[in-house]
Amino acid sequence: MRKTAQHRAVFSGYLGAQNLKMTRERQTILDGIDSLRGHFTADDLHLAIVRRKASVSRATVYRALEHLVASGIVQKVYVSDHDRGKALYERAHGRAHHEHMNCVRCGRIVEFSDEALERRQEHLCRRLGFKPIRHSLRIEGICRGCREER
Amino acid sequence: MRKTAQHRAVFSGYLGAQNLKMTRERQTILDGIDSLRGHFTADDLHLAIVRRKASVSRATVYRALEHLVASGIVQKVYVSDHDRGKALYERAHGRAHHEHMNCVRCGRIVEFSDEALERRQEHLCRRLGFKPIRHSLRIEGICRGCREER
DNA sequence: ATCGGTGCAAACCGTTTGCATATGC
DNA sequence: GCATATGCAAACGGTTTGCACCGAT
Repeated sequence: MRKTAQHRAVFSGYLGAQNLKMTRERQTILDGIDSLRGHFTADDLHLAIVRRKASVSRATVYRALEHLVASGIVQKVYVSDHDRGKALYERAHGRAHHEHMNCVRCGRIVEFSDEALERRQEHLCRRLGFKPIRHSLRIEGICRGCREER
Repeated sequence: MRKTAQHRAVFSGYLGAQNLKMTRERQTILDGIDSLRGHFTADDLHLAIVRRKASVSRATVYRALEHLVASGIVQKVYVSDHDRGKALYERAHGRAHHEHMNCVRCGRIVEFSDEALERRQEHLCRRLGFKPIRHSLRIEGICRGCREER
């Protein structure tokens, strides 16, 4: 099953369960998301859609993004203030969980994940009686490339 | 030395080094910060100042906040979308580093810190050639209180 | 005296929303 | 057919900024 089709199935399922409708616009937005790599803003998404000669209003993109987050297809991501004021998203469905390192010099984002880190967090949550749902770790610093430059 | 005086010294030092001036307004804002507990928005701070019968414009508060972050006296904090759209700050100078758990039910924020977690992050950074400057971990979930309620 | 700081009000800009119309189911 | 979606443009709201005046060094 292709990734696009997977997303469509997940989203349709979510929409149906909420008595919401799978419209042409929502399909278009879903396709737009599949055409993007890495992190994107609502406007990046809108632009990608327009470039593909499809047509959906910004308002609809914003409204769809809400449902896309709720359905787990995309997630908001909190990396740096580089894109000041704009919310950043990334695909989530079908991707492994990961954290972000963010280079404050060049803005590059390095994704990583670590079992031990996850386990330790779970341990800490258990100890504090906190039931974790999701988490995000952001490390800001200087990436390898920028360090070697000097 | 009292906490307030410490902040003043740090801020003055920072300002001087940048050829900036320590004004009455900046003193007032510093005092306002010392009067606050926990996380606050720019407006919380402005309100706290006004309540103390001092007077500084919002614009000046925003402008000062920039320098306060740069000087390490306060830091931006990324917890939940509860305060949608507003930036959150917390005192940083003189406080131990910590992470946040955020209850999605009641909004409560639990602060914690863990040596092992820090070490593991450093290890991962080293492995990836990334030089860490700062980091923040946010865990969203259900806090003990909310779990026991049901 | 000079350069930065402040207050005010307007501008900014990402996001949200009211409303009239259109469309899944 | 009815409830939900969409597009448009206006509203929102936190933050930033231009400008004229003020004040620290």
